[in-house]
Amino acid sequence: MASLGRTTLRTHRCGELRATHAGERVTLGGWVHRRRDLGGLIFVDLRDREGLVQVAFGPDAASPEVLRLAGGLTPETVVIVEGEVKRRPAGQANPEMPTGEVEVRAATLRVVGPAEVPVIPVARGKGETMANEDLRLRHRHLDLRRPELYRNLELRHRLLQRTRATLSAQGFLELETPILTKPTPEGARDYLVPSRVYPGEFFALPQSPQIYKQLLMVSGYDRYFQLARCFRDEDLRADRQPEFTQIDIEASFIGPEDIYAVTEAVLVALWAEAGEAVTAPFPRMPWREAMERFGVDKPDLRFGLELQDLSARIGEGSGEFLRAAVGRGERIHALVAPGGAALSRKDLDALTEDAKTMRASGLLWAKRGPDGVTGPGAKALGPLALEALQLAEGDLVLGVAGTDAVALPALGRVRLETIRRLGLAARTKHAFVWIEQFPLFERDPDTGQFAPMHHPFTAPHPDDLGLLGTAPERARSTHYDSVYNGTELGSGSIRIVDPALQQRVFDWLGIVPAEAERRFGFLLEGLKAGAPPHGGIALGFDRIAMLLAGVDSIRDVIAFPKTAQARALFEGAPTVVPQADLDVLHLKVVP
RNA sequence: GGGGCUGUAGCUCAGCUGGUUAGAGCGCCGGUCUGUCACACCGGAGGUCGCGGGUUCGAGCCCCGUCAGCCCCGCCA
Repeated sequence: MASLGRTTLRTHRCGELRATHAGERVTLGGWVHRRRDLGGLIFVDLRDREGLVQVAFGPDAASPEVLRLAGGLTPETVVIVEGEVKRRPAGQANPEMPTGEVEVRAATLRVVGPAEVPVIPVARGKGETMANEDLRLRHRHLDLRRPELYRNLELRHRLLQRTRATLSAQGFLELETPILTKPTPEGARDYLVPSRVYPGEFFALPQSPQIYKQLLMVSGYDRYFQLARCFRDEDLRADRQPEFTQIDIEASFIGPEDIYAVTEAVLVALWAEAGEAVTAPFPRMPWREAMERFGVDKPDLRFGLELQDLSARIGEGSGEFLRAAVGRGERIHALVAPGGAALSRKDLDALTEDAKTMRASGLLWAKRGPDGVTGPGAKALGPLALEALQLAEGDLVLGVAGTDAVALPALGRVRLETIRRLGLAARTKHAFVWIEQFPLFERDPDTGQFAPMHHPFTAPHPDDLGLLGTAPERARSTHYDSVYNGTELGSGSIRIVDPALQQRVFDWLGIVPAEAERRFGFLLEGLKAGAPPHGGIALGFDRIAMLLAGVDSIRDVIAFPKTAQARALFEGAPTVVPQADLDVLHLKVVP
């Protein structure tokens, strides 16, 4: 069978050769990964995107001229080699290489792409560390030659194709929406693009195709998806880039269950593509429950260590400050870490710092040892609370007092750090969960102003429509999140289609009709034109690729990523531009 | 916007309490070597200690500022 890698200049890719190719004459093109020069015999590991193969240069097959040339090959030089695939001599196979049973006995050698000595190494031996990431990003053309990145980006490709195939098979249309769009001054900061034709006017790059996809529903394209590039000018994290790809889905005449089913089909397919068998449907959990039990809206259900409310057990014999907190209406939450008594004072100090970065006033802790419960938290919690915890010997209890808005997330963070520090084993490998019934609004802690928890087009929960007039802060929404192993994969909702309801929501958000018209007029007009019930979801594709590639940084699944400060080190962007270019755009830079 | 960590040879790092000529491994250059696969062995070259200022008899080390990278909080409808 002809190789998929066959071209006019080569017959195979390096990494595809196997024992079945023995006896074939092949021509390979690749990069010199490493050279081992034994004098009379020279081995070159030749690399391409498929992998490595050992090329042997010896006097039996190669001329003295070829041997001399091979002896001078430097790393990362591109060569074209022609020779015979042979099984390696007995005992010389390399079981660590997929191509390790064979080697190519080179007859001819042509240097087609000489290379300077690379500033960062591409080939890396066992136990050798990589260059620092800033150097790897600056010389990304070299870093991208690493087998790990070939593997990651090939996986990314397959995930993209699998997404398309899965959604197409369910009748979804892949429709593209504009990259040059209208600025939307709420939400994330926009990347702006100045208009040359209209002085002083700007496009924005889309934060997401949200409004466009809703308009497609209005227009009857009842199943839409897009592998959408999105842009947000916000500060970054290990799993956030200023430009990213989301699997954007929207459908009409649906309820949440329909979106769950489609999403589950996509995720099951993507996990299968990565060799992981997972099953749908995924469990559901109300947002309130996730916060109460795990202290986050994206709980990692692979582990226990659930939060407990000890407030009712604070009283006689408890510390004064805890009793005062309860008296103020605050709550005391705690979690028990089995075997957590093994944590050192240093670990506990670090956990306390974690709680404090989440704005908790401190972290209570106590250990149950052979001689009873010890530690500063023991006295503070008091006998009733300790009794309720039912500590076994070796257990650690960690507690935080405060308002739910502070104490729950703080203890949630402590929970994850405790799991990490104890190296606790996961109960399951894959823990998907849908989080639903989010609050419709959240209050800005400073101004008291309502803000949408998701976005202003999220429909209220049908059971809570009555609350909109009486207690909007208690109203739940149709917003749902897809969560996997403590990571948010994506979020979505059923959208508001009733213009009057939409205006009521805007009212609560402090958006007057004129402002709504200015910002979202084209959507509101659409809703008045006959809008079907619709909703959808957006899944963070890069994050999914990161998880399935088993890497810790989103930058490892993106060919040309930006740094945490939103710079492109490889291209050197952003950059200053000549004044003449600014003049054309009617721009002046104010220092 | 805030906090933490990092920056010394091409790469990864060490460099003690501020003290003479800043080290190691890998890589690179030269040499030996026919079964290596992080080849081995012999020899050699290679430094703006991120940058700027300060303290000091003396700074890689201390102080201030600044730049860059990573991580976190805020932020990310």
